[in-house]
Amino acid sequence: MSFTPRQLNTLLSECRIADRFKIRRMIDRARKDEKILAHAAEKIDESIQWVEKRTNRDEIHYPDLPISARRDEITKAISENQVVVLAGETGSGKTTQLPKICLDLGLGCKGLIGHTQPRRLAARTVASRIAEELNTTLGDRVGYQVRFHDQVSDTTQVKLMTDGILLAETKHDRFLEQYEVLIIDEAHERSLNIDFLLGYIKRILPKRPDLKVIITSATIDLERFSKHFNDAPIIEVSGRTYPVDVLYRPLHELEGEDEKAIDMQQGILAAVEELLDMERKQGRGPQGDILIFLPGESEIREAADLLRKADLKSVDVLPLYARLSLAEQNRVFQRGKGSVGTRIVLSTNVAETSLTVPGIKYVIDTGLARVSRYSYRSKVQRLPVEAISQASANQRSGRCGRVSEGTCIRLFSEEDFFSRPEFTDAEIRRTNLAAVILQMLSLKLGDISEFPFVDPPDNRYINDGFKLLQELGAVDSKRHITRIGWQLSKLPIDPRLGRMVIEASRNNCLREVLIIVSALSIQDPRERPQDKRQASDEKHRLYAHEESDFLTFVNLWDLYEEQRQALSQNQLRKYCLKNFLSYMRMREWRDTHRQLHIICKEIKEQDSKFIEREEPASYEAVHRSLLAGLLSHMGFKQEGKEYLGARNRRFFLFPGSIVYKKAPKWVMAAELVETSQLYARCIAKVDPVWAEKLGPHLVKKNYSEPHWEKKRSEVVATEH
DNA sequence: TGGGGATTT
Repeated sequence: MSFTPRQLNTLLSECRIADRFKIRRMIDRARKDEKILAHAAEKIDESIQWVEKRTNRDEIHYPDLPISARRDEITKAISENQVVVLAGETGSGKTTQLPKICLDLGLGCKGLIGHTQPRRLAARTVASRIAEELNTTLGDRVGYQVRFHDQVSDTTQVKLMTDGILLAETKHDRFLEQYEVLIIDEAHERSLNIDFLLGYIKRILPKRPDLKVIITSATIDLERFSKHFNDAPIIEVSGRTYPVDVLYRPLHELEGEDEKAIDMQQGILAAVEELLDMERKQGRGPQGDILIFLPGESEIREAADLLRKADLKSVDVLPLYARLSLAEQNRVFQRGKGSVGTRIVLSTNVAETSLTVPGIKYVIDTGLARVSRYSYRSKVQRLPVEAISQASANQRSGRCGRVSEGTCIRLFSEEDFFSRPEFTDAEIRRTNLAAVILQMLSLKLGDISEFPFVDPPDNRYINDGFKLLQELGAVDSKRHITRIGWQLSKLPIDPRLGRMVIEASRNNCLREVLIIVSALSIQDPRERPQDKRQASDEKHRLYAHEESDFLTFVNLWDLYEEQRQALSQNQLRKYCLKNFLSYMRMREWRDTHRQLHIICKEIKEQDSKFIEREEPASYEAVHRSLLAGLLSHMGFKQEGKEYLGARNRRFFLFPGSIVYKKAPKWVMAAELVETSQLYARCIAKVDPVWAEKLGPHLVKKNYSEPHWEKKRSEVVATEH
């Protein structure tokens, strides 16, 4: 049998999307060579079989959810438009039912239905819920991929993943041809990943007319998404929620002429009493639990003390924040057998997005949150306590309307509420952009100021990001990516950390630095429960290094490896418990380390200077390598506890560090974050000469590089 | 003497 190129080309539309380009090129190049055309025909046949194998005609059932009633309308919008914006609050069923609606449309055969979530846990749980509703096992028709876990097979039609995974895939699948549909969920969270993806997708749409995109969001700033995608239609689905009564109880009360201020803590207590009173008057007994939003750990602790001391009958006070151990967090999610009264959960922003506290009937909102903001002027990351946006306050109050009618007390006035910004600033507007810029350079996305971001970052932030990349040697003075830059872009870690790895390969201390860098890119595995601070500190001191928080990580790693090889998994868990270590985070540390190790081997194959040796390295070799990523985080001791750093920054050592007591003359820090003061966290004693040795190729070229004048023995920052 | 929350080829 022989085929004409034209016959073959018409068959292409039946093929798997990811195969089409390759086969089309084969046909074009074949001209009339029958052998090649026959080969192309074979490939087409294989591809069509792949599609048919996935075509499933099982009837899909929809549970009774608000979105199910709107199925026809949604189906129509998806078939008629390339991009659809779907808004719906929690309980609308959008996350679980949308992929099923796509399947019903016959999508998911010629390519995957890709569905992104901001968090790994969500990707996994959503995947198993959809698999269950489709009566299939996880990894078959419905799969998921998150960092370290891949449960996707040849038969997978719906793939749940974190948005970070999809972003990473753009590196080897430029036009995301694996996918027939992309669902970007929780777009309103506007994380760096989501904003980058929304820009990237907008760019590839003209080249992928067969791709369907659905942006889903809470009912927040919908027109913005619609406008970004050429006025894509918006469909709003109601959530299954109950009305929430919002009461304003400002801390500043006007009494005649005088303004009387109440302390936030007293305001919280008064609000709790008001809610409990209300229940008592209704005489129906406890109706549900109270969730209180506060900005941080210290405020939570203070409020917890106050509420426990107050004479409240049968209440259970439970703090909730991310640094809490799993056991402590579980108290919030599992109601103990003996508990009968009202639970009062005191929480940071974790409960606004990442976690759902069950059984909440009342919310008390201080209207405050700690927000990370990077200042391009002082080149410092800050964590100020700020008034939250209207959208954020509404998200918080929405947390009490999920089981029945709820009541939310806001500890600020209605006037205050309406004077606040409508939406929370997107992360891209308040963060250092070095990592984003490096990714864009390695993807060859062209001029960053031309990239179609939903919220384009300020030019000053872009310039500042380039400056850091220059300091790291990742770009040259013309802003072109260097060899180091290419290597950094392969490492899934912060560019500063990546720079340490590259330097370490040249200083023969990759073993130590890989351990350190993987520790720095996860959450600290050491636990410090509030009621066992002394006990945990004692255990943590066992492997502490007196001059370096970094080498403390290496000591812990070595100690743990010994235990891990000697003990069973169960014994290892007990070991963690006894030594105040988080078993999960220790595993995360090892997984990260393994991943980085594999990538280093790949880099080594292309770079003969990249050396890996197993002998223990010296203090100097390790810290010189770390310093390559932390040049602007050095400091020289001043009077008292103060240090002078680059750009005349004055900072203090974080008191939790072992190095704090020694207070060495010269230090470097993994992080400088301004809270009540500018604190250096994760620190080590260094010799300033190391920076000079490292410096020559960096120091002179750079804008604000600190250099060290020995005679004056002080840090001088230069600006050209 | 003290710091919100996520994520990655």
